[in-house]
Amino acid sequence: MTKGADTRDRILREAESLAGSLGLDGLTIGVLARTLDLSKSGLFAHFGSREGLQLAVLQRAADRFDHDVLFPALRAKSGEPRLRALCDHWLAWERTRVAHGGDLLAAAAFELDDRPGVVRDYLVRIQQRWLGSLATACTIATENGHFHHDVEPDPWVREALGIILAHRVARRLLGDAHADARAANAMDALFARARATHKPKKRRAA
Amino acid sequence: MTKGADTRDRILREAESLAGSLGLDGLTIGVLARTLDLSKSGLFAHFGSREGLQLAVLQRAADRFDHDVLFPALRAKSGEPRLRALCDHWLAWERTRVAHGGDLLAAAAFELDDRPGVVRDYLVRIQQRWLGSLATACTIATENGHFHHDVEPDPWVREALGIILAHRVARRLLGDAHADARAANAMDALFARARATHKPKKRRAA
DNA sequence: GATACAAACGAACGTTCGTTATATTATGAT
DNA sequence: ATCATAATATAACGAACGTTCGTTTGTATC
Repeated sequence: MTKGADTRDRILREAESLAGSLGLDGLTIGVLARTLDLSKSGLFAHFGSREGLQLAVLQRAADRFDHDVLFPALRAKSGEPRLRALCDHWLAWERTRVAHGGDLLAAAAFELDDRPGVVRDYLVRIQQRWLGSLATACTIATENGHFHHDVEPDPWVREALGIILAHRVARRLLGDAHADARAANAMDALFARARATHKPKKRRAA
Repeated sequence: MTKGADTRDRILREAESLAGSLGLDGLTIGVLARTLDLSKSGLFAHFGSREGLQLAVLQRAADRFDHDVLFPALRAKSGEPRLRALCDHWLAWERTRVAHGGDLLAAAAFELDDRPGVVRDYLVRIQQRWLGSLATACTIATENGHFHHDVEPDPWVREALGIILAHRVARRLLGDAHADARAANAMDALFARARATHKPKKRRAA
């Protein structure tokens, strides 16, 4: 009972790190088994299919994200403080992932773009839920008066997403040593700008 | 002489689109050959190795990027107009790619993060050259007085990169129909902000 | 100690991968 | 028309892929 769940966890831990750098598609049962000193078939039995494995890995990553990012931040006062906590924890998550292995969720967002299936569907749900949480927090921040009333949540959230994604490219692909500080600064500026009163800007159709 | 180069081009055209949605790693010689009604070995002979194929695909994408984005924009007056042209063409490129197949260069940036080799090295050079061009244009814009003098080129460019990357996720993964307009708005705002005089912001260490 | 079930194994399946010889066909120069 | 060479094809290679099978090992319960 406990033994099986134990190795299943060992597998998923390794799988998450492996998939972080090679992508969910690069994650292979054979390599994973060899890394863990397991037989392919023994490992396979835990998930029933490769798709099952990918799904489990994604699920684990999402759970850990909730645990490390979402839940702790929910303890902050709603409005701007909570939004700030969400973004800070998000950035910290991304930063530590990026340092070794790579953020599986971000990588999968680019990888599964175009590949229909349950795995992609699950990822979409995860990401939409997360971005939705951010948007909600942002809305509250504007209603509270923490943010200027004309701050639009969805574009605001998209900017935050941009900071995270650009950070990954800068850090991992381009090897920018200042990437962490740059991302933190960008996040600061994003918040500062939302608080300040700003002049009306021209805006295109919806 | 011309016949070979011709099919080589046919191959690369298809390969670029295929790699756009499946990634450079998902691009497979067998599938590519079958799609083009060629033999695996016949196709293979054009590139000598899989790595050679990947490199050629990347090179073609980079050439087309220069042709469609960089060169046309260089005809704009230096300073803000040129930077604006660069970003507009960039966004247009990303938008059309994203609509069918997906932008290979952006996808590769996430895919090859962690996989050392000539292909990655080449991609890094491409991206650094491009981002460097943007930074230069931005610097000139501040020197010209088009942009406020305290606009920092590198963070500015990184914001632009964030807009592009976030657009792809929004459009392709999340299926946001307004993604194009949102990205355009974000780009407008980025420029507007650089032009305006703004109050000093707290800033962390470099 | 026998029984029952969970967990992991080794071996093999058919397929696809990238790659290599070897052969055939098309093209262009003489 | 001949002949070299470029371009493509056929056939096969070893390795790795995901998956299935029958079996063995481990671990509890009676």
